[in-house]
Amino acid sequence: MLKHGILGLLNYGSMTGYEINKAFRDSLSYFWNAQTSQIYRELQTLKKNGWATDEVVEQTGKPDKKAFSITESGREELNRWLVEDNAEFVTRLPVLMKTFFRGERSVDENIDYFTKLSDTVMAFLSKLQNEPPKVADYAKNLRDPIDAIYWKMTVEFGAMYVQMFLDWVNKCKEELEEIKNGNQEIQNTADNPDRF
Amino acid sequence: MLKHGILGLLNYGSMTGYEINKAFRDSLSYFWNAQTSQIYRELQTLKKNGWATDEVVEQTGKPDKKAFSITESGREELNRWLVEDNAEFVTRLPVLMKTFFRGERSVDENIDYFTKLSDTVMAFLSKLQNEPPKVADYAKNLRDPIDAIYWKMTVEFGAMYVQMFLDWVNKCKEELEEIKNGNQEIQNTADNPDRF
DNA sequence: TGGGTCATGTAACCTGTTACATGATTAG
DNA sequence: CTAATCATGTAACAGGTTACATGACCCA
Repeated sequence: MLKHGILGLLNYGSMTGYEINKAFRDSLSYFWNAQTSQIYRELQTLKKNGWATDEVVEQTGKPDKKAFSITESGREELNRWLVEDNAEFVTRLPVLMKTFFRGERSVDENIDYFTKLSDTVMAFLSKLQNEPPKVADYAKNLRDPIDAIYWKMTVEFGAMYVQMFLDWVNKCKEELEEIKNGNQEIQNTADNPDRF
Repeated sequence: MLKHGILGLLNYGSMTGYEINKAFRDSLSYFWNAQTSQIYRELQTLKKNGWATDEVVEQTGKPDKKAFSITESGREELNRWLVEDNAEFVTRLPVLMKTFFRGERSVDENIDYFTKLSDTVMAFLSKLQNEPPKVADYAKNLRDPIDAIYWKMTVEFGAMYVQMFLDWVNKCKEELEEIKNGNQEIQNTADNPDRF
């Protein structure tokens, strides 16, 4: 999977592992966290598959770097992947797994759990709003302005997702607070489990 | 990760691999897809770690089964995991990676891409609305009614997520349709990349 | 006799994470 | 002198996917 992300970046132009790493952090982190070590490993795989070539570039005042370029075969692979249909939109979410089993802990502790989560998400949201995504910088110097449309879509997804997540967390928290304040919802739910 | 999900289920009562598999499909599929083979493998790991024990149960009219039970040490591990803080709410989403690089394909093809996605998500949504999640069935015969609150939260997350996803897909599709109809947005975005 | 459900797995592979490892240059 | 940035990796392990493999019973 990461392979195709790297291939997609190389398709915009030659890049070093270091630059790819930065691109992931700056622009793709809304939906993909790439480990530096994995990036360097996948670059070797791309080369082995004939999807990319590398070239050492000597620099003055900086360490040498290794620039990777996509090959014709790599471009074909990228397109094969883009066209292949595969509409998975549900992924593994550890945070939901932990929520599912929270009946094992006390209501008070779980209120804390959601409060902490809410704080984390809010911090993320305000960071999003204060420092706009760096994809914009890339938009300037790349071949085709149409690319920016799709980049913007993923950023938009990030914003919508985070907002929805925050709404959900707050809703959960409120529900627990109601239960704590002696509301009868627990019993009702137990009596009529079909309601959800 | 799956380990803890299985541990959480065993904590409700003894279960076989087959039953755990069904539970994942019925109730945890909103945020976790577990492979049958992985479930059986992880059960062996739980046993090896002393977190669960197994017992062969002979049945008449059905094949023998192997019931797994959580141990005290397994319950400790479950609680250690539940308490450990870890607030990752962003995960890898292949569908977003594919969207990011869609500049490589034509606008028309990408309209198709979002149309297909939208159909898939709508089908999922209507399935959700027509056949309510089976977690309800489990709610009846399990020890503590409070558990159902947390199960309901994850189902609620699923509903909110799918709805948000659908909104996003439709928004993307509309944006592309506007571009197709000669709207100037592409140029504007290219001139003022800071706008997003 | 054919499809569905019950029931359990192995092997190989691919993908991702964590920990470790090194070293140059530049700006303050 | 020290922190930040530039730059590239390896090794071991953990977690997840795909393909394969088997067989009983029940109902129509």
